[in-house]
Amino acid sequence: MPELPEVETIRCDLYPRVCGRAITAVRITPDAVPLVDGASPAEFQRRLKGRRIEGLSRRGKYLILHLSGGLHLSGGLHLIVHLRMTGALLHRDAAAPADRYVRAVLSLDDGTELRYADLRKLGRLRLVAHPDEAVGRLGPEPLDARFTAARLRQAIGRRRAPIKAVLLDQRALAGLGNIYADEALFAARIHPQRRADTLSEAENRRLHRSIRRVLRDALDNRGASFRDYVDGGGREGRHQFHVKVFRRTGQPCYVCGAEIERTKVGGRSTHFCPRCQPQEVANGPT
DNA sequence: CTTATTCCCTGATTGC
DNA sequence: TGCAATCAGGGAATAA
Repeated sequence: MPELPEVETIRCDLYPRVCGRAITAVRITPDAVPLVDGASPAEFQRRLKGRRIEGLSRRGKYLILHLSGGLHLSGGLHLIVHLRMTGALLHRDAAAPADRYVRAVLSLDDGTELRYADLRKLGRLRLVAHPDEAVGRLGPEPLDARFTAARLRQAIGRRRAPIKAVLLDQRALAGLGNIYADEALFAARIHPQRRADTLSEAENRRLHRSIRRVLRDALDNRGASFRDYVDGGGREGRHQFHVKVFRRTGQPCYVCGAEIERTKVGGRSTHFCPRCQPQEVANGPT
């Protein structure tokens, strides 16, 4: 499940390989129709062919390919890719062995290709004139220098939902998914069910630091491959070996030895340490 | 504005 | 051992 660290790893892999390349051909398999948002596959192909990839950026969990106008193509265009659960964007030689579940292929002018693979077909490919059409409503980037503890407090606002639900809300904060929401709350020693608007100033600061630390560490490990995630070269990440609570139900907490528990918050499976992340706020000043 | 629920999709896992 | 039901979860859509 690609979240911010996974998508950023893919972006770093692909950036030097695809920037400057022109798209010479586009192929979309018939079963990929629902993946192509807002345009027919034929229209999608026609609008992409001949464009040059001028840049590759990331916003939250979205990858953005910045495309040029070709010789007789006018106006900027952006290909927005969201991998959702099982999407992958693979850069391969055109002659490389087939990958499973490939739904779309962009052939490039150096004999390589970008393959979009997606087992469950939950991902989305979308062409827009301005990236904000797709990512304009996203909250702040947690690894941006401008993301301070005050900005986190602002993102939480007066929301009364469980803090984990707010962390998963991309309009509050961009890029966290189920893995890193659980990991950040554990690192901050905050129960996932805590009502978001009741966090103390100290808890808010801990959560801010924890979110950034957890995402940084995951990025250093090239993302977490629990099931389907692979990077831009088809390789797995290593961060699944470093998580503290995610999918560790029944195993001992590395900090206190208590059994990691699993519940549901906002319809998502949620993992936490009942001793390190107590439901009740401790009495007294901290 | 808020929060909760359903749906999409298919391979892996669980239950009987 | 087999087969059906359930689970996984990001985000859009919908309901309240």
